[in-house]
Amino acid sequence: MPELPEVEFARRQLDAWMPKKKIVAIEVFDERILRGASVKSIERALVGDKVLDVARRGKWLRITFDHETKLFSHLGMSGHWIERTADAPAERFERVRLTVAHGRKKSSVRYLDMRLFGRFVVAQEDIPEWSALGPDPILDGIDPAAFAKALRSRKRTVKEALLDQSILAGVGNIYVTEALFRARVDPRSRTNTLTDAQLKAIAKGVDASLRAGIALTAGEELVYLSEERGANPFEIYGRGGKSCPRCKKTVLSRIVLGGRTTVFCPHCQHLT
DNA sequence: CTCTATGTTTAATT
DNA sequence: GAATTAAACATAGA
Repeated sequence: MPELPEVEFARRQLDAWMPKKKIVAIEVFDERILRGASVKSIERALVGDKVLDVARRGKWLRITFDHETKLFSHLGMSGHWIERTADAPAERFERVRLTVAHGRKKSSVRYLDMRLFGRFVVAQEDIPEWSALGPDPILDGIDPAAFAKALRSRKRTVKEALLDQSILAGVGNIYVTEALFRARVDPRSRTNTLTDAQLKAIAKGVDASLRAGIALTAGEELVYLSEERGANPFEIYGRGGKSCPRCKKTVLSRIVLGGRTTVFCPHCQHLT
């Protein structure tokens, strides 16, 4: 599920389900999600506390409680949140359940994660993983000067740089593919060779592809990554070997960059 | 059996 | 130090 648009979708869900409610129970069905922290410590920190708000930065979620406690949630590759009645049967891949109450009314907010790459951290302060994030393109926008400086400081491929969460927070493999297609920049281009016009186009492409992703997820359950997914809604992600939707005549290339499958149009996207 | 998958961290190598 | 690459985590589906 989770790049910035999908995590934003999760944030909106949690924001509808949790604020002003009190945590009355926490169940952890697979402790590996805690990465060594104990269930007891988390119970002690959160049970009885009231949810104040739910924030997102990049791909991280942060639920803030009264008494200054914070619960951080990263969805990894397959994490997502659902709401059920308090007594509904356990779901497949359910890893954590927060039972919340508003007066006498109870409900459960559940974290599901097939692959268990996600994680939970409870802390009193913002954790380093959260604080080290670069600007969030939707929350902060992309400052041209800072973006140019961050990219040109090293000479990785532009694809790898955009996947670096300290440069921009929230972009992952789907949206970097989409953004570079929109910007007409070859993902193999080195960051130190990009022109000002290309940097501007990349920033615009990131913003546009993320906003398109958020629009896709708005209101409805995600269709494209759920079990009964519909048609691929992306311009070129997942379309390697098919013809380019822009120039029509070129076959989209599929290579590996930074360990990730990368699709691009060798005709429309220029290598610098 | 093989290969792939929205992410991140860590080790090894150059 | 930086850059690069591979492996690791865990599980399913094609």
